[in-house]
Amino acid sequence: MSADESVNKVGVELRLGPVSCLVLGMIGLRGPSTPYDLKKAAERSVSYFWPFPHSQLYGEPERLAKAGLLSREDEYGGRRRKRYALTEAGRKTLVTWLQVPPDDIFEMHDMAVLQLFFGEFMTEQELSALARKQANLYRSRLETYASIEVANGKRIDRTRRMAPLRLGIRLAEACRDFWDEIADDPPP
Amino acid sequence: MSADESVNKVGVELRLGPVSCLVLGMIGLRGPSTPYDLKKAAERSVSYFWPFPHSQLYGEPERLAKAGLLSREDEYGGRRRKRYALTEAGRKTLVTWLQVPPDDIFEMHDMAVLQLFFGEFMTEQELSALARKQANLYRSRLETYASIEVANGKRIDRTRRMAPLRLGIRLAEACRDFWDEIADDPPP
DNA sequence: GTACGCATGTAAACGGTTACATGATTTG
DNA sequence: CAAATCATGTAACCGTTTACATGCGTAC
Repeated sequence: MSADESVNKVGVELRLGPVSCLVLGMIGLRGPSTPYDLKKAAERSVSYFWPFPHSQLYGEPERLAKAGLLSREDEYGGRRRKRYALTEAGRKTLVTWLQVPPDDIFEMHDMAVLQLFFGEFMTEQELSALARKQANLYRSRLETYASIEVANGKRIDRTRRMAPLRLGIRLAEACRDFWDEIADDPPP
Repeated sequence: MSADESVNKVGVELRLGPVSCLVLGMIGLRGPSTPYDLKKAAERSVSYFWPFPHSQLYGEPERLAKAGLLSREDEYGGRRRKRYALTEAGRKTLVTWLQVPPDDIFEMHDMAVLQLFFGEFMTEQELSALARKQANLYRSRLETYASIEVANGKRIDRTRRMAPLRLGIRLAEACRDFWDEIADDPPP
């Protein structure tokens, strides 16, 4: 198996992991943002194929600021939030990162599939129950996707930011169908 | 977001995570096994939707043995390996775990998709390169899947252990097609 | 018999998750 | 103005990954 290409280094000793890229990218798209802005934005978009807990979105910007990739502006009074913006170095780092395509593809890490793999220890009823539940979870996920699509309007459907959603839909449909088939006709 | 249902507790203070289940399940399927057996078995099957590093397969059996879910038999001379077998408690724990279907569905955690999401910072060439590379990675993954299928013979295709592979194939095909489309016709 | 690779194992370091904690704003 | 909820943040914990380390089998 190959080394993890999802992690790049920049300058002297700075790890750039998924969270770093999310933060740089989000600020790039949205302009100057507070951690809470990032949290909200991520929840509305990226989180449907990759949910990041909010705690990461508070720590990471500070790290990137110390490395000179973000600038920070503090608000006085009220919530006293910190607003981060891309520096020139930050933008450079972002586009450079985007120039290196990853060497690997996704891994499912799916508990339900693991259970199915060990399905020989399950009764037919248990297997069907598992399959129906999964299929329904995918159905509600698909509803969520649909509402995101309409919220963004069909017109801008073909944008790059929306492409991951279209992939998510196809995969969720495939999973829904798969589990439906298992539920209808459990393998021996 | 709901609590992580992939982790169950049994008895007093024993975490049952994905690795525990893999170990219990694999030993259930194969009979008494050494950690190396588990490693090899996992590589040939489960690893294509969930790769576990071998170091986990050495530590975990010992934990489970201490908890009484596995029995251990040491080999003298030669490699002096440790062979673990399911105890009655272990088998019970396994089937009990399998009776609780997970509450959540898979998350992609896919770097390439994250890059696509931030594709506004990429040139059309970079985007196409990313897409072609991903599509090819999925193609070779599909070849691997195909060889697994023939290795197991078409006859036992419809078994439960093989079902995850069929899902993997569908998903990989969906991803391959998706990236092919992006490569052929990059969104603006 | 020696060199190479396979098999086996351990543990430090890293990153992510969980849980807690608290001040700010809104609502009734 | 009290209560509830939103917004913000911190840090310990826990599992995974990475890296190292070394003994055994085998091929030449």
